Amino acid sequence: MNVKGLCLAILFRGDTTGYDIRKASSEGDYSYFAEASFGSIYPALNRLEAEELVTCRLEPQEGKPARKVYSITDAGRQAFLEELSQPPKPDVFRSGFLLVAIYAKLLGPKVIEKALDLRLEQLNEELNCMTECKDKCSPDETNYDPLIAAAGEWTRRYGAHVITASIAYLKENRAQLMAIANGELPIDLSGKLAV
Amino acid sequence: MNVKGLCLAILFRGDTTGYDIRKASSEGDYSYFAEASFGSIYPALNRLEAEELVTCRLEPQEGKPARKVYSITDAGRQAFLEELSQPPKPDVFRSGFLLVAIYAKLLGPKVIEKALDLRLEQLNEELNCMTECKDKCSPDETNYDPLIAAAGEWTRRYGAHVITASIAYLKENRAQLMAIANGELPIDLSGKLAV
DNA sequence: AGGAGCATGTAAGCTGTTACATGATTTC
DNA sequence: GAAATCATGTAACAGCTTACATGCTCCT
Repeated sequence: MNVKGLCLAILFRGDTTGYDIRKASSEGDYSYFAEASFGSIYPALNRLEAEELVTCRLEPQEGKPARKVYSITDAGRQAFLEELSQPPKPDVFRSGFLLVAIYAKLLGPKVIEKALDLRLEQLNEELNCMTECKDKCSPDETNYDPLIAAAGEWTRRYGAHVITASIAYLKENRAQLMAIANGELPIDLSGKLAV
Repeated sequence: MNVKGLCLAILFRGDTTGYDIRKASSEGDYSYFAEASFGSIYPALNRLEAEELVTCRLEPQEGKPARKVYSITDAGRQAFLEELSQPPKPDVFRSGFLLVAIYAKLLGPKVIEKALDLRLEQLNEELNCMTECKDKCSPDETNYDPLIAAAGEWTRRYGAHVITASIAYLKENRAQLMAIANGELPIDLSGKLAV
């Protein structure tokens, strides 16, 4: 999804600012859909306003620049749902960790150990985000809808299940990968891959 | 990883052409690390050659343009492993499916059904790639190394495990998501997220 | 006869990032 | 006193995709 779609998706659940859109996309939930920086979000919001898919109101603050709070319009909602109804692009998984793992022998135990720790840390953070940040994927309380909340809950449970499986496998098999990095051969290559 | 790194990664396991690098990155294994089109691969290979990280030999063919077969140099190997030794960027997962799932109620059962089927199909394809395309992540037979093959095997087993967990969850819980899309409420929202 | 696959390459254009500019407030 | 957070925005640049150009072979 592009930055415009990302903004609409986040505005769908409630009014917010460009600043907070960036936070949701790079740190919070919604980091599973797209990531964007200020340099792309602010221009995108201006374009969306010109196309009347969002509106904007100024909220002055003391000492800080006025917050520009955006709201999605009906046309915006419609455009967003229409885009979502198209067959989605295949999900994307890009793993720096897997690439490092493939070259375990050449990179050596120090690099592999660090990569394993980092990946486990990242997975635990993601799991936290899934289990603790409840309701972040559902709209704010003013327009709470139990069905939309349920869909968010379903999605988080799904994510949590996959992440948990990933963590478990990593913990159980990290010794094997470390052995390879150390120049030992712990895996029987003759057998079929047993899932 | 950028296109140059992708080319080096693929050339690391054996000589090949720009055409085949694109195939490996968009269809085969290595699609887990980066994807690239001809428009970026060919210029990248030229730049790599200018930097003497790869060499190139022409293999004439009848009726077709001569294949430009690239080989990685020692400097290329060194540059690649050095890049890999840096702390890797966090793994990225971008899911069009999860986004659709969150808006299940608003998109309706038809869209959700199609998205579920598509996602399951994609996951099964990925699993196939993991289990059937054995040895694709290891170098060709001329410079076979059991430790490098073992690392590839470890990586594929890891991938297969996670994909299997994902498929199992989707199959078990698709009825729940369909219920939400149909306007029913099958999930107890009062309880904590149970993994 | 038409389309897919093989094989390379260029040019225009889109999208997004990085770095900068501004400036007050809060935290260490 | 320095750094982080809040809050917006612009300009230069990097990187990549899309579309095109070329042309032969194999399959249906």
